[in-house]
Amino acid sequence: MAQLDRSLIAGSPTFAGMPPEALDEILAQASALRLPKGEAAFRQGEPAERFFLLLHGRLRVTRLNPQGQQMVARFIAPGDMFGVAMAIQVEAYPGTATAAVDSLALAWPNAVWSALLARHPSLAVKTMQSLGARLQDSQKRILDLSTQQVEQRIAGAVLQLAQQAGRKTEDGLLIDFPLSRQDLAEMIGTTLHTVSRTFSAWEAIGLVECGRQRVVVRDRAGLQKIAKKQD
Amino acid sequence: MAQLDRSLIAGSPTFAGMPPEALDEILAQASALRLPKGEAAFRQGEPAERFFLLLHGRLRVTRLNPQGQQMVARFIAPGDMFGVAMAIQVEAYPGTATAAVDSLALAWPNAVWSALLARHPSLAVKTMQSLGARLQDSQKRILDLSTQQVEQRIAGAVLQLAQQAGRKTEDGLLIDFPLSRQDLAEMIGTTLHTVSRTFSAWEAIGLVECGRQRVVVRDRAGLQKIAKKQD
DNA sequence: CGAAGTCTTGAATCGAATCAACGGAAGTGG
DNA sequence: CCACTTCCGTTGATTCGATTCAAGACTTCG
Repeated sequence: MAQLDRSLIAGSPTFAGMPPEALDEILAQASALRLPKGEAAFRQGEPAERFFLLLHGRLRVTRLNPQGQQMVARFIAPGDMFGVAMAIQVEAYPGTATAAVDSLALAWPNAVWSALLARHPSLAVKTMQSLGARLQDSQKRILDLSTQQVEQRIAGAVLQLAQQAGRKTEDGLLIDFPLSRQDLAEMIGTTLHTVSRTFSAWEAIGLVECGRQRVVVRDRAGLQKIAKKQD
Repeated sequence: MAQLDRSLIAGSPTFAGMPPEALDEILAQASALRLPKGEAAFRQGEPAERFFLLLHGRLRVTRLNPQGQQMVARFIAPGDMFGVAMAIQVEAYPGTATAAVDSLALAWPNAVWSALLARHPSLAVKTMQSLGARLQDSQKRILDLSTQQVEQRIAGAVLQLAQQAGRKTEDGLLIDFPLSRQDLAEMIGTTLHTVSRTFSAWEAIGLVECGRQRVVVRDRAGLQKIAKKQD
């Protein structure tokens, strides 16, 4: 296997602040996982035997309900841990993680998790905090789904994505990975048709600029106004 | 202050398995908090200065969005920790916890949290797991809100409440605390009118029996069928 | 008893889903 | 390089579930 440098994981909040020897030891147990666009790191329902850290690229996590309808649970950015089923005591992955672009991850067998927890108590605290952040985010999504109209939710989702994956361009803030109307629809619980119509309207008044799997935020303040509107 | 027995907290999963001396020490730093029905343990936005364990009763946690619309985030049962803002690194309580019935809780100042974490590493693991469970639950709610119809969501919520707070009676499974149509509506993102209509229909076919702030599940299998229906 | 809180039910309205058809871009393979 | 297929997006017409509006009944409580 290729040589892995400890700088790969030192930058992740989960491992930040650990002594170099510990990082090297952790790295020694990892294997690299190349994920070409469209490939899955794991699939919903599979026994959860490994956990991961994304080094490069972007993953989309989806969930299917028993009736076969799908939603997008979140996007994973470089530095994020994912598939940490051990931490939440589930035996099967609750969703499917697919590469939205060519990606690179590290993978550890689950057994490593317990050993790490025992050896590095700070890991539990860090994981707790990251779960807390995700919980906060989920609660906010629930509140939005319960109380906001579709247009407001689209605006909120676009703003959030722009914040977490925005790249400054001459035209505005480009969401830096392929994002289809369908993806967005599944993030906020609507249909691609409604997203498409909304984008057409927004484009006409200069709020965004968009194309095939591509979104550029041109007027952030304008979108924020929509996201918060109450009528 | 009244004498607190260690059995009060030993039953909570968070503290299970700790040595008796540790329990006594933890208890020594707690203060008891009586919450008559309708009173709040804390309110959304308040600086989070304490964390809690519910001993007896039931609390309803609500959230307001910036536009003033409210939702019910969860119900807290005896043995649950709540208001653990420290664990998720927020400075203000993200919701309001109100007693749905006369309740009794223990409260600790936040400073105790860090000390406990340092002294008892298992606490971080337990908290991590409980956050994980809540995260799972939130994700499921998001999936339901995104993909299920209102009637299915009502059925799901009623079944969940019956499971976590059901008391067997001659007529069926009574949800053991006052639960208004409005509460249910705010749990699943609909209006009290729709909940009321749905209950009327269900009552007519013998699925449930209900009255003022009162719900009895008579036909669990029937409700499950509705919750899972795809048409 | 009056007042506030809770629930029910009808009628009208509306937002968004569904149904449907088509246009265009990207990838595939000869 | 071009024909072919597949995927993604747009837009109109229609339908439908659920909200909103409205009025009244019942319960509980001070």
